[in-house]
Amino acid sequence: MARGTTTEEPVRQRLVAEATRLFAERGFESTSVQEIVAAAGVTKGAMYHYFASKDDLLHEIYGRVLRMQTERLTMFADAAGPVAERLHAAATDVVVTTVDNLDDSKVFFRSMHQLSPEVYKTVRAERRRYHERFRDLVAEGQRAGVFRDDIPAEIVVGFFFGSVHHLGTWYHPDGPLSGPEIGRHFADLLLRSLGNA
Amino acid sequence: MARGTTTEEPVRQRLVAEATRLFAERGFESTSVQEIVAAAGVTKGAMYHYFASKDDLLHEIYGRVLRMQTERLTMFADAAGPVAERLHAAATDVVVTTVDNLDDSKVFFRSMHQLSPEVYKTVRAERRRYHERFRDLVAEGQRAGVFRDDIPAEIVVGFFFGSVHHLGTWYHPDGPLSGPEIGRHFADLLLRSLGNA
DNA sequence: CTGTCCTGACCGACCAGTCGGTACGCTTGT
DNA sequence: ACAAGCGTACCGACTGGTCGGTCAGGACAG
Repeated sequence: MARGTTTEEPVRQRLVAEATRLFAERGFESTSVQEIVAAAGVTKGAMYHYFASKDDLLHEIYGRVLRMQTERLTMFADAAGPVAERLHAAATDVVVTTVDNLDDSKVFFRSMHQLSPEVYKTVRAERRRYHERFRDLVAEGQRAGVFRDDIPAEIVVGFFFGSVHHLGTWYHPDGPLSGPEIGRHFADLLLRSLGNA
Repeated sequence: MARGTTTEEPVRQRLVAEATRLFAERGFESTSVQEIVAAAGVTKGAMYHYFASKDDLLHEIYGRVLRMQTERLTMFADAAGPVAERLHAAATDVVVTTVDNLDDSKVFFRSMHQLSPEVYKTVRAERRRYHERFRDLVAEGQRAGVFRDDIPAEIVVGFFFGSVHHLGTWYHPDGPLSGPEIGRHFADLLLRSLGNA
């Protein structure tokens, strides 16, 4: 650990955390490597010891978010119980975790196009798999006759995730609504728009 | 008109058009002024003759989009007829115009934070007024008992416009669905999630 | 002595914006 | 009729500064 500088948290994690915060605040292109390392209390050399490039740092952020969301969705989708309940739970959860990690969400949808072409493709593919898993849940309910099927499941998923991704532009933690409240409302809206009753 | 160069379209309009295309493709910060003027077939001097700065060019794009959308919403909202029909028509229209101007939409939600603080505030305020007009339409239906009122109109509007703004990330004009088709589906989803029947 | 972690000066590329100058048509005085 | 004067449109080399990334080496643990 070389010289005991300031914090106990490992340098690598501090760099990712500060980068996330700054990218969310100013955007990827408007944040210099110098600002990131200054915020983390190290120098450029340290950053380039752990990451190959500024892009690599961004890639790390995407990887973390995708891993977590995919894991959680799988958990909810593969649970027992009626499909409507599983979908409602999964929808609520994605909203709550998005609100709990708003900075990640802001970076995700604002800076995706700054990734290098290959990394961009990888991220898109993983994101696509995630959407497909969600879509299958909707389609399952449609086949079972629980959901209306006059609107393609693909559209429904695009509609719902658009709403979720945009939370970063208007949701404020100090506002009148908590994450779980927003989650319940969003899940209600989704389920209701699919409702057959 | 000075020297007859190449195209007939005025230089100013060509600059805005090419800037929109490039900003949508690469993002504001990753597009150099040099690239914009090269695409428009002029030089930097010409651009700085018409615009005060690169930011000013971005501002112009926002102004154009906001003016058009506000105007159209007012038209649909102030029309005659039941509130459910007016809301459906307005919702369909905003989707169709978004799809018809996808580049504008991409620039809008990806590069907003690159505007100077004052301009940013102005744009946010105008955007806010737009949302409020839409929210009032929802609230009107709720008061009239046509829409369910157990979810705040504010949330419903945030939900719907999230979906619309995110069209830019996944809608493709060559895909299987046309703008009006997406518009109808989106408006159906909105109305259905508000449905009382 | 060796590998890991980290420093900070430095480099070449690039970028937004500037500025002195040019081309050309419209107005005005004679 | 004509030239002088002027304003608008545009050119493109240049500048001051910033940025991502490099590198030679120092400090410390095992």
